[in-house]
Amino acid sequence: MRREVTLRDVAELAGVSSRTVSNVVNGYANVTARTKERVQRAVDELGYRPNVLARNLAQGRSGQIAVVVPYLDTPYFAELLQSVIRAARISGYNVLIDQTDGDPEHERGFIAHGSRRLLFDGVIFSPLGLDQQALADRDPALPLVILGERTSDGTFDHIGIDDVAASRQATEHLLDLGRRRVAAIGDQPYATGEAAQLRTRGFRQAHEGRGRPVHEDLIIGTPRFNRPDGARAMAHLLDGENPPDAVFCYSDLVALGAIHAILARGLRVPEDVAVIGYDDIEDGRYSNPTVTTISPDKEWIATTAVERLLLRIGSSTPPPGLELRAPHKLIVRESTTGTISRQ
Amino acid sequence: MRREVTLRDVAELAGVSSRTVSNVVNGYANVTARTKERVQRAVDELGYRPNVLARNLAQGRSGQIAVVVPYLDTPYFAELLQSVIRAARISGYNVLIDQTDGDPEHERGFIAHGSRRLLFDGVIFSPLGLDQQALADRDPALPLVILGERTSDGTFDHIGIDDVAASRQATEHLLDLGRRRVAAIGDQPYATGEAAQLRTRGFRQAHEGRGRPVHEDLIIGTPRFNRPDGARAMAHLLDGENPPDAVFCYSDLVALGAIHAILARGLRVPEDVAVIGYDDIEDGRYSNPTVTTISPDKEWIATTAVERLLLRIGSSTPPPGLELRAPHKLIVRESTTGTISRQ
DNA sequence: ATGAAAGCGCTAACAA
DNA sequence: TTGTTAGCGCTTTCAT
Repeated sequence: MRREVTLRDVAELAGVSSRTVSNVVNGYANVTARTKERVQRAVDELGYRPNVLARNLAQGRSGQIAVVVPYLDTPYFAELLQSVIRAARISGYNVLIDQTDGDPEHERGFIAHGSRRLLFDGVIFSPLGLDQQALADRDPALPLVILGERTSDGTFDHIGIDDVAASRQATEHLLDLGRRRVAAIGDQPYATGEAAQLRTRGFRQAHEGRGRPVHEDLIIGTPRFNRPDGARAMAHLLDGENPPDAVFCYSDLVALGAIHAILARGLRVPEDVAVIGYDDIEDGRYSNPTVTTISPDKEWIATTAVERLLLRIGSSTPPPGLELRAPHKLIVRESTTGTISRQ
Repeated sequence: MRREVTLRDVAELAGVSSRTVSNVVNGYANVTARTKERVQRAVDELGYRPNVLARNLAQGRSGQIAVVVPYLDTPYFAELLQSVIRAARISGYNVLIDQTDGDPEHERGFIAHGSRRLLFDGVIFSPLGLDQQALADRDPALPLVILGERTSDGTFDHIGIDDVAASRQATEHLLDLGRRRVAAIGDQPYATGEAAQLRTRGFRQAHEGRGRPVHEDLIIGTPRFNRPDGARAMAHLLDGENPPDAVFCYSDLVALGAIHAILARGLRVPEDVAVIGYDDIEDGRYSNPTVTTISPDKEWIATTAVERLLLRIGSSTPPPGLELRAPHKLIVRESTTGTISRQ
């Protein structure tokens, strides 16, 4: 294979120094129109294209950001990633994606001072297996933006919706429909289950606010927020002594699984059991019945995450870590109000 | 910020040359147990970690592969990517992901001899906007594996299922249920629609094989294979003079959209219209009704793609381009046979 | 505005 | 088995 065309080759042909070629290629100032044109011609003639690897080494940066999520095939993340990639591309960044399966070791590897560290200039991270403590114990020089429920300790930005408020709102919606035995599927009463716990808190607040008792036996935990877990939990509830007449699910996938389980028993949604989800993924807009849900502004989350991360990457002195609240809203569909609301 | 620990620092402390340290760090042979240990101690003491960027430049490779798909939020791709990432990681490769939105220019940029070229050592590519010709016109040195329907020209590997056979099988299933007016949603009668055309061919073959006439007015094109397009096409069919009693959809998303449209009119699935999809995404296993579908072996596709790509990357003389057929099977669910088959 | 030259940190060909 | 050293191709400080 013949040698690649280098900057020096171009410089030689154009009769200038490599410094000047570099200036032209990178669009820096201080180049006469004449030299610029001469260089440009040489570039075209030789078919020169810069070697990214060399540039990376010289600059000490990779031009990549990493986005680390627990599961890629979760529609919520897939939809979010889509927007992140777009936003990053606009700023000239490539996106390295990895999924961790929620494995703490794997997650740690991404924020630790490891050998992969230089592969990306910053990380947008949605942790699942790492608690607050493990998060704090990381490469302090790594620009980091956290998605989901972890509180910022001031050294990174955190972006999420107000989970407590959103969950309260969701639960109130069910209570206001006159439902009396409202269940919750998705609680995770352990260190890494912060997000779930916030939702459970909102669930309780709604009951308090409406002066209704919380049915503790109707709060069900699930290891993950996916369809199978949702179906399993719902089946369990329906097998119980006093099955619920409404369910607040901690994700739309859980809701879809739950609905599947309800219908499988010949019961109706929402007549027998009303179901509300969380995330507003596209599935819920086309399912039968369509799913009432809490809709976070994913576009806002994605663009803000990229924006904040690039700002961090570009700053010599790290900006203070912010707590950012993304907008959200309740979207009412058939799974709580029936076909009446069909548009 | 204090200087990073380099290979030389380690060498100095251990009293050996940097060459030896490099050998130890990379696990090469030819190192005495004693020197090895001495070096290792120095590494630990200084907290040395290799600079990937420098290594990349020196080796002329990036240790990354790119996976390029049209849409990240399509469950089929999300599920596939999941397996690709796992397989790549096992071999020590990072995965750079990008979506092209099917934009031909963008797609070309990934296989062209551009400046990003060195960012990845090879590409797994699912083209949408590029036809066969545009594919051939690329950086010949780029190791490439193509997914989906494009025939290999011998310079890259191509992996896909037998679309014609699978589509024939799907259509036969509908005909064998006694359906007479079988529609097809998803045809794309233009250069970049090869995959769709193969499916249409299988659709026709099934009719021929069963001695039934094809209803040309029931073959509907869609720009994309997503829920909205499926719903729209189905609505169009139902508005027609002779609505179908069965539909072969070119993806599960199309099927889910179609089912949505059918139910929205108060019709029943499968009693009034039987629906079959393609891809076997998780959505179809939990939807109501569950979706009969063609299930390609995604794990096989992903691991084979990575395997073939790495083989290409590792070969000085490129191996011949293979046509690889992934296994597939028909999975019968409620959308064609009703709740009878419910398990 | 442009040139000369010293790195960036690692790998690997060549020697010893 | 280990050391020496010349790159890899670009960026960037310091001169001019």
